[in-house]
Amino acid sequence: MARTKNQAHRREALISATLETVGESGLRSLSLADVARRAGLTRGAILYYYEDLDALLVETHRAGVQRFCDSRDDAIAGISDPRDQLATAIDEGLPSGPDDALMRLLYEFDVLAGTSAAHDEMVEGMFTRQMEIYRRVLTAGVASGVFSLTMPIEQMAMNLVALEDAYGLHIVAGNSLITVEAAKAAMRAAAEGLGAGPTG
Amino acid sequence: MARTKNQAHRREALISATLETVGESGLRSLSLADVARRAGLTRGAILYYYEDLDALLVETHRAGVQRFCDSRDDAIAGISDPRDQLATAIDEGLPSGPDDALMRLLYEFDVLAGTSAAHDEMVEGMFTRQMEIYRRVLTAGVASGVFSLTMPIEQMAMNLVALEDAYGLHIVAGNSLITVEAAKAAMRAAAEGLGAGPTG
Amino acid sequence: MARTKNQAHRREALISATLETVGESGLRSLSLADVARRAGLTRGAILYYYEDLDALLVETHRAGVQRFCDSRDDAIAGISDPRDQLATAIDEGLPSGPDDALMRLLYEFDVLAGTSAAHDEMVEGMFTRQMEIYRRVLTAGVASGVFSLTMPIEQMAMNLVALEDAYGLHIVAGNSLITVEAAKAAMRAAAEGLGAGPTG
Amino acid sequence: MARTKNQAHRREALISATLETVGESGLRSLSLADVARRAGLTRGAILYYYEDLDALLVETHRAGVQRFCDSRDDAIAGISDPRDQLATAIDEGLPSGPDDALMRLLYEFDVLAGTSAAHDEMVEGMFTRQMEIYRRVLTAGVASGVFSLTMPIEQMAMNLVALEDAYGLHIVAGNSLITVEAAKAAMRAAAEGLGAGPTG
DNA sequence: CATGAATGAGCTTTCATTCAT
DNA sequence: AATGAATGAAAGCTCATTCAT
Repeated sequence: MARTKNQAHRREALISATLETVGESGLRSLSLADVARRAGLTRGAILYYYEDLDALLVETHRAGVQRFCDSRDDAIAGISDPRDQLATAIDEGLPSGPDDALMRLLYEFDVLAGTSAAHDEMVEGMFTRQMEIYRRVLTAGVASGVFSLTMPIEQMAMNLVALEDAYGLHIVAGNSLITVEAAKAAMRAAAEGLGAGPTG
Repeated sequence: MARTKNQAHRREALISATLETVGESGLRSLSLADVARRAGLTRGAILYYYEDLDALLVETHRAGVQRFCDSRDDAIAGISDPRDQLATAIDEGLPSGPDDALMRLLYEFDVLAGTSAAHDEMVEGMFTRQMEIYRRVLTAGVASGVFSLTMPIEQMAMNLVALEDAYGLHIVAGNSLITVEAAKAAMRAAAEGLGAGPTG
Repeated sequence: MARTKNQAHRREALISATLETVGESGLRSLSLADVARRAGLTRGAILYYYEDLDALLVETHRAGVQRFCDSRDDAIAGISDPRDQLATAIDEGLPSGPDDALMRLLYEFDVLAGTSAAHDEMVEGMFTRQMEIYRRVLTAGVASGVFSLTMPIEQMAMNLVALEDAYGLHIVAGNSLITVEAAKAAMRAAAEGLGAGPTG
Repeated sequence: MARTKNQAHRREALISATLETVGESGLRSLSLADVARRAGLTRGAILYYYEDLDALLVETHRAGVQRFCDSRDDAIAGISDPRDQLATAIDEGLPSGPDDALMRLLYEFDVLAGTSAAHDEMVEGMFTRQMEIYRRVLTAGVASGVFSLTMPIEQMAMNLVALEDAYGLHIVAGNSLITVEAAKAAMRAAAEGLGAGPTG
């Protein structure tokens, strides 16, 4: 039991180290040595816990998606008005800034995908969870009559996810022409314009 | 003069080779050797023309942006109705499919780009040109009265660029949950819903 | 005593695991981890019982030689006619086929020898036991008058061992030009031609 | 041309270095670094000339077989009497001693060879050339009436190759119970006893 | 203008080994 | 008696880069 706990602990620590490292130097140049250094271990030790650098990356991504989506789910769960839910979903779905390590990992990972079936699955897993959130909020809003969408819920959800992804990516990539605030405002305006806002 | 011409010729050939290579195997694993092989030259020869693999990549990106944006400009230039212009802008702004080498390079580059100032500049350069296109079309539509937007032109353009980027990325990354057609439809629905469509 | 018994038991199990592993993947790539996996133990546990991977290998070889030679001794012990004894010695001395794990270990080991005095000793130990068998059979045949050799018994035995070794090696190495049957036939023909066969 | 010559020269040098290294420390522990050190180059340089450590090994084996078999062919070509040819074939077919680097490589390679098709082919290639030599000599002897074999030429040749292989292996492996001289004597005795010797 | 040769840093991965528990 | 944790050396290999020609 103590063993298992330690294992889990170490694995978490490694995931954190990976996250931090990617946040700092990017996914492309990520190396075992980098992660090891930050975790205060040797390369060998990492490979004791993970079969592969890839395996570590996959777990880190999984953990990242979970952390990202769960925290948003939680944030929304405490809100009753769909309009407030939507505002929160938008706010929580964007990176906090160019240094948001978690979001950076998530987005860089997505782009690097296509290399393997496992990767594709992961990317689609994240997409699916993003869709779910908006779908749920929109459905609630339509049901309660506060939203009257100009397009099917599914399409609307997809558009919101797309906006979220693009703005998230630009922010994380350091595009200085897009600020977090501007992105949020644009998403809110879009949502409202498409019928998911305070109805007259 | 002959020298210069040959130089230019070779450089173009190298850019083409780079583009093709990235289209085939992705940016992440791009190596001098790959490009050299495809160009029928040696690694050394590439470094004769370009300081660096990075330099070649930068030029290739520049050329890619130009090709992408110019061709869209051209497509729109021949159209008079802003509504048709917008439809064309949307259609031309998305990859033709997962194998669209040009778009793949553009998007992978944006995300993977090192964090050098030069890279940032390039990414922003592409963003600026994308903005310009939508800004121009929207401005024309508003001026002629066929569009009545629910938000400022600038914000609207940004949202369209964002949708374009996200869908483009998903398509290029091989996300099987998003088809080119679905992306186009979603973008058109969004544009229309936000006031950039056939006005009643 | 119970301890000792368990020890012996475990050691035998490890030897068996080693034998099986070598039979499957060859000696060259043998690793502690492979053996441990097959034995259902950890690497550490093996090193508890054996100083070294090498030590385990040595014991496995010793056990292999014993098993190989003892079984041949037994087979011959039940036969009275030296001609039949010789035929049996030949038959039992060759691998059953390319997948004969025991013989594979024995031969691969021999080739890898020369690394240490211990190795040399082992190889010679096997050679000595092979010699003994043929020497005994030949001596009996000469004594009883059924063999009339064209050369000294010692030289004849050595030649038979050599033939056995070479054919065994070729078979185990997967040489498709030599079948087990062809090898047996050739050895029998040689024995006979050299005077160790049915005398006219 | 100069280029090509240099290439060939370097490759030969690398093969020699490989041969020497194997002769000294065995095939099992052969590493790029060892060969590089002996050749006075870096590991990278070797990989410039050979795709792979394996590729270098394959070429070295090929060169070794050629050198071994060609020199024996040459030795025999100058002899007219089949009995002398056979004696020479036997003498030339055995290692000069435990330190015969070429023979050591050849034999270790045969046994240790991975189980790839390429390896199998090589091993069989050597076997085939060994067979040819004895087949040719025996055929000549039978034709001229100086040999009257007790078995088919093919079987006889195979037996001689087997003896050669086994004695070669034992010598190279450092088996102190078998000397080069004893091996030669035993092979000659066997050949003679089987009808390939001075006929009465 | 371009090549062929060679380097050397860096990478992932394998593995025997050590050691506290 | 045996494990789990961690190390560290060494391996093969990739690759951008340098340089004489």
